[in-house]
Amino acid sequence: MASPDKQLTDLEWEVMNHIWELGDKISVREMIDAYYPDGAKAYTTIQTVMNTLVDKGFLTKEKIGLVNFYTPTRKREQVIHKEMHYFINKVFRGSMPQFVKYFIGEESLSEQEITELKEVIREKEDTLKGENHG
Amino acid sequence: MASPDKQLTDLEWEVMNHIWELGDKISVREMIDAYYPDGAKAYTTIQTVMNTLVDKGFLTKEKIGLVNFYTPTRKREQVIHKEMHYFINKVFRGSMPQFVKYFIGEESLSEQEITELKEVIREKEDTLKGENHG
DNA sequence: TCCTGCCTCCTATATTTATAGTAGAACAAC
DNA sequence: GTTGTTCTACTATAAATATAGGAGGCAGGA
Repeated sequence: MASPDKQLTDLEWEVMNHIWELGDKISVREMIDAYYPDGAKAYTTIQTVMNTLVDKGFLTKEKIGLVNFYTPTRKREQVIHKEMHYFINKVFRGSMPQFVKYFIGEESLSEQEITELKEVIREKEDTLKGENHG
Repeated sequence: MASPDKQLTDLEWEVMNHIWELGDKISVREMIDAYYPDGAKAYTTIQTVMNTLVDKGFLTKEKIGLVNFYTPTRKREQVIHKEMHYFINKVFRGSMPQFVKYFIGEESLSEQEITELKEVIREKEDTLKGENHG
């Protein structure tokens, strides 16, 4: 029995990403149709995963008529934030600076990615300046 | 039986980080003395983990006299690189830009940190240019 | 030479994960 | 009102994980 507030597994992440994309009140059927129409996963597999996510507290389940509809309880950003820190704890023993340094320095970024990175930083800077000035 | 080239689990990461720090040819005893002197983990637990890491191909085991000494087969950076991409695949569906965007955008970076970030990127760019021209 | 301590190797167990099958309820259709 | 469809709820299984115990080997000291 999955207890609340546990880590998400790979497949659970996959499903959560799907449901965040699809929106609220999604049924297993809708999930399957949207993401596994070719039967890559059995209906009951996805169903099981979604119910596990309810147990873990990431989804709520609401029965409308005969069918269960699932809704996320947390924002994606919130969950990512936690996962990111979990990751950094595991791999970098909690050192965020080491993480950033590694990421930029050691990671083999393409020129394309570097360009995008610079762009994002520029936006971020603008945002910060905007906040400071008004 | 752990097959080669699999993901590292949390505990395996912990042990790998320890051994990268301690250096080559580390025995279970040395690991325990350095990191679990208070018996937080049983000797055999660490031993099992280290042998699993041999099975997975992250360590080699060399018996000197009666005792096994373990040595990493891969550089930390290399393993981190793979793990990072695995993470990005899982959480951001493989979108590095989305990852960066999230990271820069949501994570509360100070102006100071952003400046440093820009500096590292500038250096990185220079390195790339150097490589391309030489 | 026999005991003691340390170490390896093998084995064990509970839990989690990925994956899916089956039974049964209910509705829709004829 | 019997039949088929669709969904839920429950159950099942193999693999992986975290954790550790026990048997037995060897080395060094009494």
